[in-house]
Amino acid sequence: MSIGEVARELDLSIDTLRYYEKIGLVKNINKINGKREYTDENIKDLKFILCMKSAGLSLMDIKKFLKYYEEGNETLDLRIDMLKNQKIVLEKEIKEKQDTLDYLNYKIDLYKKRKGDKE
Amino acid sequence: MSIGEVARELDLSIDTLRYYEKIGLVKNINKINGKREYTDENIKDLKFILCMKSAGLSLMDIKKFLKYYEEGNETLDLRIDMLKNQKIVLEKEIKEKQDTLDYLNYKIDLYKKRKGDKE
DNA sequence: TCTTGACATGGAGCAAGCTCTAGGTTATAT
DNA sequence: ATATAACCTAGAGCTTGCTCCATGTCAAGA
Repeated sequence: MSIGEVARELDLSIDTLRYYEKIGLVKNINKINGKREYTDENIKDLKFILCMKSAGLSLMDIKKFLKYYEEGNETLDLRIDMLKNQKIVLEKEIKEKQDTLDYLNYKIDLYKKRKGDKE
Repeated sequence: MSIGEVARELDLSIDTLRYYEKIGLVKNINKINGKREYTDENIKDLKFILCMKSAGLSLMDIKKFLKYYEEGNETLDLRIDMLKNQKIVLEKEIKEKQDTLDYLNYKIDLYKKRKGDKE
């Protein structure tokens, strides 16, 4: 798959894909005639990166995460722990966002009520 | 309240407090002998700003919101719209994080199953 | 053959949100 | 009287995560 195809598929810019490679976030991308050819494995890695990104991790944190992943080759337990830790982080973030959402709802209600009073 | 006290109280840096003032986000801060003296009103404003920030609004959006606030009741609808838009953003983020959480659970299950096979 | 389009590179530029620096003032404690 | 701490200003610098630019290569179609 060419870089343009991947960009379209994953809804990223070509520049972003090259940037991710430049900072060492995505690795092992083959080049044919100097042009990048993304394998299914590369795509899988990218999807994982996007997933982690949507969880609110910085690119550097994702990179660290992937490094641990590589290092954890022998032990499934380590990987399970990492995923579980990530799960805890995510759950905390979801809760925080939910709280903020509640606050917004409260504020919106307040405004609406006030609007009603004035009418 | 001095700037240092406010910084400690709200867990912000002194530089951040001055920065917020510089960009016009916080206003009406008195100076005694050239030194800032924050009133309860100033603190209230700052707390509100932090609240909006935690809802994911940019500083410029918060500034816009406060401007509407100053303009009074005519802008109630505009403010409600802003909050509602932010609500949509937040809801989308929560959904994304929930999806990621599901993915992590799936991954963890996968690893556990594999571990079970080996044992 | 010439043009077009998709790719390549290195490096600059950008927006947000701080953070730090240099140099100066002021209040208080010793 | 002087040292220290907490403040002041203007403005430069930093980090993240892209995004854009200039310039160049390469394969395929008219």
